[in-house]
Amino acid sequence: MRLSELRQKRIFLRPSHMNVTTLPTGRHCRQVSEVLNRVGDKWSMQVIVVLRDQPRRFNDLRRQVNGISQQMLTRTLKVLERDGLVERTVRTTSPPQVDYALTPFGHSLSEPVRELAIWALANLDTLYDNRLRYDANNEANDDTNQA
Amino acid sequence: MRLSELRQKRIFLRPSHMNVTTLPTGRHCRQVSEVLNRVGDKWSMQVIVVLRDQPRRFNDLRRQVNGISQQMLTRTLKVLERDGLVERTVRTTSPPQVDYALTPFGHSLSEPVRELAIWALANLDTLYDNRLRYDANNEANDDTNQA
DNA sequence: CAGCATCCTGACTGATACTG
DNA sequence: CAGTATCAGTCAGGATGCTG
Repeated sequence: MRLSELRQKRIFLRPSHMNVTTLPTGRHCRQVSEVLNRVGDKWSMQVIVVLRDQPRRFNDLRRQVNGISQQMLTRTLKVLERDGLVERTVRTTSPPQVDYALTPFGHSLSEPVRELAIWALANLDTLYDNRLRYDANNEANDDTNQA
Repeated sequence: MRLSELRQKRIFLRPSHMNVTTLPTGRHCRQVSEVLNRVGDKWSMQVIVVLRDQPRRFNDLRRQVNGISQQMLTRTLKVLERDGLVERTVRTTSPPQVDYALTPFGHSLSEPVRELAIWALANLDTLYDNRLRYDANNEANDDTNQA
């Protein structure tokens, strides 16, 4: 187990029926950061997105999520299951068979993630351009500094 | 420098003028993951949110972002600046003074992040409840297994 | 097929000391 | 004030081998 300790066992944050009309600031950020760290890791998002289409078995899932190791898929799925985002169904057939599917809770998360995904697809090239420009300027400055 | 290598110097992904009507799948995930990893680290989000209110100076910013070390604030700001999300303005006064502000690009990112933030605030308690229930079941199973 | 246990590398992060 | 440099600890993640 572990994986980021899997902690926060006893932590209850403020109730959800609060006003959320503006972008949260201050201590709210920690809660948002929590979710971002949760879904922002290397694999969770991809697993969620793949499962959004349809339930899948373990190795099927593994083939869909390109580059994931067997261990990390196991870990990721376990955490997602712990958080109630993914449901695990074991069929006791001759070769054991396990199905993974998004829960309604998981689907609800996939919506705001979708918003971010749209931003990403629309602006990632701009972001890379910015990096190139920044690096170009930096190298130029380095050159002039060395000259 | 470095910080996740600060690489991807030569990477050009597919153009942004693609159809984005459904939740992206497959290889698109990598791009989304890229953004999530970008904004999903421990501090970037909080810095963006704090700067969303108003521009701030270095130590002012540091006081707003609770718990961040001076080094990590420096690093985070540098990466955000590199990505064109934050603008750095140096005033050559007697004690040097540096202002940080969100660029329009940064503001555009803060919108989808806001969607996720709203989800987080509304559902984080559910998520923790799910964890508690999962852990409770697990411990119960452990007990029965040991008995 | 599905999953656990172990070892190992590297990235993130903090703490501390030092510079212009 | 606004950083840079260095040391050190923790942890995500990959690779491999083994179980039921």
